[in-house]
Amino acid sequence: MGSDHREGKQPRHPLLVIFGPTASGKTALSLPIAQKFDGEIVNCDSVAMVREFEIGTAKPSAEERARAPHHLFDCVDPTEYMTAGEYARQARQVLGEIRRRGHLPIVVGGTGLYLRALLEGLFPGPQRSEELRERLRSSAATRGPDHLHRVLGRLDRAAAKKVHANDIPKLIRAIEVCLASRQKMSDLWQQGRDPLRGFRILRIGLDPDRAALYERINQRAGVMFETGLVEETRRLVEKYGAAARPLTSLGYKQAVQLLRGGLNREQAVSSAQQAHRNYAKRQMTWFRREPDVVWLKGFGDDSQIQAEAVDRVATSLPRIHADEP
RNA sequence: GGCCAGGUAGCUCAGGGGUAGAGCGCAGCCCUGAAAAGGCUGGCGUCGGCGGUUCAAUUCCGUCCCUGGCCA
Repeated sequence: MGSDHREGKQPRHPLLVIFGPTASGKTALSLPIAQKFDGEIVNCDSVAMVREFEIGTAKPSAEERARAPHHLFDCVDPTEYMTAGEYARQARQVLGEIRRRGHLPIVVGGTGLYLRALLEGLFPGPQRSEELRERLRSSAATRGPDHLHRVLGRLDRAAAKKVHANDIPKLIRAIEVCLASRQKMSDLWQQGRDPLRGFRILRIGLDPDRAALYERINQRAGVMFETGLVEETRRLVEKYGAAARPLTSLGYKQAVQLLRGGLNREQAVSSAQQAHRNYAKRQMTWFRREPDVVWLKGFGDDSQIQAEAVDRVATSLPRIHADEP
């Protein structure tokens, strides 16, 4: 009976993943599916994990969360930070628990790196070191823009070829990996990733018309300002100051600029809208590379799209469940 | 009506006798523990219209139109 489970001892459990650009209706799509298939939602939006960041993150409301169990929302303190590796660990644990309950895990979100870390894993690298990063950042500031790239070239020539000299965050990470592990990052890459095992994954991607999406983003970003984003930001600034890192994220960044007087309200709103649009575009570039995606060309709150999605899940579930005892 | 400053890429503007650039937008792409971050690539567009000077004008001259400011 278990003869075809040669890879793992556990039968493979279904896993639904819903992604798409910001404002494409991921939440709206996830709820009816969760209700129909005994699903539990697992968040994959980096900033939605942070407590007290509410209006700018478009987290599901209390009523929405009442419709199905939700996980990995509000699990990070505003002054802490999440990382892709930490996310993958936590999410995998949650996935295991949902499987034990016999429910359908539904990963929902738009943070491409976290999703990849969860599904495909990361290379076995060291965690980050704030002190080292601070040193690298300041030496980059004083010694010029090419400095970090030269440093990486000395530590790991192959890695330096893959990271552009202007891409400071990636240069810093690569140098950090080399120094902390005393190995070349390119060698660590050779060791491969640690992909998620034991699940059969169904990926549903939302791909709404670009112009309509931008329209919706503009609208939603405007509403965030109308419904208290600036006030929420003011409270966060007073309580945490710069220690709350997500204050630099979409919408919050512009609200901070407004509070400091660098932008007037109209400028802040349009700057936030712009930032959201740019982000949505980058998200789509990322998601297009995902393998085996069922693409739905519309918004997740569209009832036709929902019906289509339910249909796709329903038809793949029997096959998915075939492995179960 | 007069004077002045302008009319150059979707937007904001730089430039200048040999048919033109930047930033942003837009589009495509990259991404291995800050990722709602960061980075890469892509620019022929009647250089406001019409005349003139010139081997050659978007660049000089004239004229007209439009915009802004000042003066009547």
